[in-house]
Amino acid sequence: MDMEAKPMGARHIKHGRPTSRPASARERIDQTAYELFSRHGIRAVGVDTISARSGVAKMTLYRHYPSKDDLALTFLRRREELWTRGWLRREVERQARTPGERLLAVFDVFDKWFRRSDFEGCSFVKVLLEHDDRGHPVRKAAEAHIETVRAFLRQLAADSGVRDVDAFARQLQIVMMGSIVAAYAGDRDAARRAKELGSLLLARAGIRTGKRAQA
Amino acid sequence: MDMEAKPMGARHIKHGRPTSRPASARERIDQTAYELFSRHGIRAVGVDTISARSGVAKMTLYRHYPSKDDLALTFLRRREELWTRGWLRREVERQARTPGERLLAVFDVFDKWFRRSDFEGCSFVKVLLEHDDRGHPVRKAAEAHIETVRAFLRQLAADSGVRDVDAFARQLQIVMMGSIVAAYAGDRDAARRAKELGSLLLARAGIRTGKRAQA
DNA sequence: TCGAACGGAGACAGATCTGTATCTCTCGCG
DNA sequence: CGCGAGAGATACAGATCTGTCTCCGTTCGA
Repeated sequence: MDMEAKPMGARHIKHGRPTSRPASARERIDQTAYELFSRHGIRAVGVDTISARSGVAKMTLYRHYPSKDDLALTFLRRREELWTRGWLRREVERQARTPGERLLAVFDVFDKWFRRSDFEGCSFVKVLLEHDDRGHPVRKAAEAHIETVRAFLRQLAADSGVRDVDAFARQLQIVMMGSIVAAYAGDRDAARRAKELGSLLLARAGIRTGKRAQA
Repeated sequence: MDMEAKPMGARHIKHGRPTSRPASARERIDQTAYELFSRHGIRAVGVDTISARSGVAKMTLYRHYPSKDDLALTFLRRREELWTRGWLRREVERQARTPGERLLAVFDVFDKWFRRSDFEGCSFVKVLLEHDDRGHPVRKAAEAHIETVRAFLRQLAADSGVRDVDAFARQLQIVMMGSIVAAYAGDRDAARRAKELGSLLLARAGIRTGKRAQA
């Protein structure tokens, strides 16, 4: 797959002030694992590749993480922190004020995501689908992170005065996940189509978006 | 993963008439590959496992298929024949008469599917997500098969008098794929929730289902 | 009855995978 | 100064992966 070599370590600051420290081995591992796992999935990326790309010796890696699965779990936690909390949630809350508007703003944020040239799909869904064993801790973690996203939707739904909050959130998440797969399959306009579905859902629940329920 | 051994060949009819022939090596390969690939994905199943489970020697397998990718392509074709054509399409057309009813019947069929104890998700989506290289023939084949499912939806939509047939089919497919992922993540009622979304979509398009647009 | 085609069995090559063991260097800190 | 912790480099074990090679048995039609 041509992703060995090119270590990202070894960039010790030669002189200058320590504005950015050399980055500890653990940080370099986490960062590299995040990049490779989110782009290629977990099964497709070997520990050797992570070691080579991060510039961290394999033994050092195994001193920090007892197994690749542990590294995968850490990756999923990082994904939740960077993607769910630091990006999706933040962007949605930045772009819209009322809970109703925010429920639809999800798809505007998705639209920008889908059009990125480095769009790599949803890691939670990817990891979920690549583990068929229902009891595997990595799969259960992926399910838990999907549930965390849904909790965010539930909160917005509750603030909007929706009756059955859980059912509403689950339906909106079906549309979200479906649009991600559609975008991955090549439909660049998947977010726009999904937003229409979201509008129908909001209209039926009687939520005011303040924007004159557009198509 | 504990799936070696137990060959399914070697069941030559001892006496009796040739009501069912010994099953050629190629058929046994295809059948076994179908079972294992659809349950576990392509990456997770090795050629050795297929050889052992089918009772076909590995060399015989490679005489029929020059590479594992070719076997994967054949698997996807078989999946389209058995799943898309022989199951989804057949069941939908059996359960409902008018095109409008059939568009919704998709989710009744999905409901039975999701509740099966051996529900293994959608192979097309699984295979799509496990290949990050957009140019890989297996990934492109998976996309093509997803497109075939959408063609079926387009046909039903056209027969229902929908205005923008392609947009409608794409939106319905977003709901379908989203519900499959939700079911895979543990939501047993994903099909019922998806059917409500479908109803909203049909109602907006002005399609009569004859069944008094239920929730 | 002979021979070609099909297919089974098993070893093998070479790559890659997870995980371990060993040796060395460097750096911070008492 | 000296020491111990952290980390790099490297080789290795053992499993598994795709794909190849050789030998042999069976079957079936000319």
